Amino acid sequence: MECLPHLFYQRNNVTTIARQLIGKKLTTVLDGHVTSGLIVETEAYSFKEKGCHAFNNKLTNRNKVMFEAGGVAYVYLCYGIHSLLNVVTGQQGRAEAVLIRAIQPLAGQEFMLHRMKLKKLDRITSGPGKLTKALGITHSFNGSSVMGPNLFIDAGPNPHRHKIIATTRIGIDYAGADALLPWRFYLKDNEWVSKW
DNA sequence: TAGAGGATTGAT
DNA sequence: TCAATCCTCTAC
Repeated sequence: MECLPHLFYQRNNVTTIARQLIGKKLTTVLDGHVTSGLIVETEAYSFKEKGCHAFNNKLTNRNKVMFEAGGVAYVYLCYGIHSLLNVVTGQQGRAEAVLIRAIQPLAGQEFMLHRMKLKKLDRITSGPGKLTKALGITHSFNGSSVMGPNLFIDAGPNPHRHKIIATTRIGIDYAGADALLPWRFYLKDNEWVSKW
């Protein structure tokens, strides 16, 4: 399966890309261990709104990866505990990214369980902090390409006919009116979505 | 340089 | 409802 190309990410429309990433396949290959899952939930973030780390084009040491050209990973530590994975989009200098919030496991489930120290697959990748742990994604991925060799996204199975719901994003009440933007996308009726 | 807070999660 | 946990950013 071929990776999505640079051009997919380097469009200046982050909500369109967030919607189109639903149903795609996210894979990591680490030390020969392949783990992958179907992306079932995303959120879009843009410099134009307060929910974004790079609101108003504010450049910091943490968010500088967001200003790179689309197609790289922006991974940061949340609440001191969880690594969250974003895919940077847009052209260079345009700070936009898509947060991957949930996946449905497709391959390497046994190794995901090992990483999570769990015995049941039950919803182990239903949340942004959980899927990164299951796939072995840490801060060391920050700035690395999502077109391989360790991390990549391809079209996945059944690329057509996904019913996608658009709704408000989670956990950004501090963003005021911007918290009401319908920039969260998920696959309808999918049990791996983090929250309905 | 100190202090506050966070794009979460799981247990109570 | 709340604690875990630590990096980042802001203010001084």
